[in-house]
Amino acid sequence: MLSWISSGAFSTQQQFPSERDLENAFKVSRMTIRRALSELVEEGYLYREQGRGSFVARPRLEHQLGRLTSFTEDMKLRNLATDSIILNRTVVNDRDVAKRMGISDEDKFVRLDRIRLIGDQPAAIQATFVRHVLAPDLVDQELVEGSLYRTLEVIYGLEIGHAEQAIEAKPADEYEAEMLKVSRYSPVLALERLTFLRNGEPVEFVRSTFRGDRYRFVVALKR
Amino acid sequence: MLSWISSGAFSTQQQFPSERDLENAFKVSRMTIRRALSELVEEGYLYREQGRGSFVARPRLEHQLGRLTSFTEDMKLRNLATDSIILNRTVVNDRDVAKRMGISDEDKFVRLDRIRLIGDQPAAIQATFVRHVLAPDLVDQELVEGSLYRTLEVIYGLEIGHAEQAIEAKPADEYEAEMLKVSRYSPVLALERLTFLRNGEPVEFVRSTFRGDRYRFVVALKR
DNA sequence: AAGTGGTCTAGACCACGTT
DNA sequence: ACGTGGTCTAGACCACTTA
Repeated sequence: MLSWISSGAFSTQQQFPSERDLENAFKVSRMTIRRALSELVEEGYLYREQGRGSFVARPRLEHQLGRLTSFTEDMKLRNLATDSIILNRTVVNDRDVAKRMGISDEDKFVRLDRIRLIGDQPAAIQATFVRHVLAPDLVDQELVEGSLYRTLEVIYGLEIGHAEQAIEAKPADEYEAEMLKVSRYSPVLALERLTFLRNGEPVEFVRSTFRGDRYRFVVALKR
Repeated sequence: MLSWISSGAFSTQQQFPSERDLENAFKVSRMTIRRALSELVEEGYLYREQGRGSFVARPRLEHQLGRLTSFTEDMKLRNLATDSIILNRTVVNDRDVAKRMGISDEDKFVRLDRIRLIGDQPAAIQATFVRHVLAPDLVDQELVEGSLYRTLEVIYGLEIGHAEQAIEAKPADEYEAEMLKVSRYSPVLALERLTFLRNGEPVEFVRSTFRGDRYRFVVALKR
């Protein structure tokens, strides 16, 4: 509603109209103005100082703040051509993954093994485990826009909420070396991600291995 | 104000009192209730569905959502004893770093070289560049609680806003190998972080190298 | 139809910075 | 003293879900 003002011509470096001014200018109540301004602050376009006023922040970030994106979406953001080879789709049990999710050993997963390409070079291998109850026929489902997340959202109506992600550096093992076409022991990024629905239920666990020289993780943080 | 309700005894798995109920129960207006609820949603304790109600989410996260913490603060969170050896404090020019910050080549930095210990083992080496104009006598300033961020906040009144952080895996070079006591070419995490004040001005640039086997990055993301 | 969350209004008082 | 953002009130109407 108000976002236009800042995105557009207003990009000076300094003072922004006061809330009372905007209230008059836009003929809406002050609470509404404040909600809109809060969003702009949240997105990093403005900052406010009590008693002084609101100011336009210096423009920022190639990346959104602590935002969860899939590999596909991430690459699209950076305008990199991406492709993905599906090695396997199976329904499996996995005690390890079940434990990580805090669910029963009996629960099945749809396991998806993929190689991720940037351009036509392998950049990562990924093993994804989606809870079978939540996406029953995922094994033979075409992926929406090639993206698992989009598929979960569009086909299964699952609302993805948040994730916890851990990253570490380790030497490539034999399998990884072969798949990524790097020499053994060369540094790779090992990523584990546990994804939850909006209600806090776990949906997905991903184990990925990225080539150290082809991929870097960028993340925005706020204090 | 309201946070007690959820943090405390209310931790069932389901329905939360409606906004109208809470309004009566707490004798505050609905807008106030809604603001409080929004915070709880933001923090991941609740989720809401229009037309259905508010619900208690399954508890989450060892880590805060996309939060910026320093090494010291981070380790304190995880209850790990940490120490830090300061190798060097100098005032320098650095074209590279200046460029990354988008400021003039002429601007000086306070450069701080440190080795970070977990327990008594080296876990990382860090070179930190703080803009000299913003923290003039930082070179001979005692660090508040051993933390640079706390020092910037408390001594210099700088309000840290956000950061962009990139992580990649690479083989240790000769210097890193020696300092971290690992063999050459063993995998390490290279981290670069650019930190900004609330108004968007850059303050700090950090280049860190972490031992791959001693440190893993955990981050929470939301969709 | 009734109950839920989502949005908005038109005021009020407070805390803080600047003058 | 004045202008700023921060918080709150007591209502209203809308969109959506469930029965």
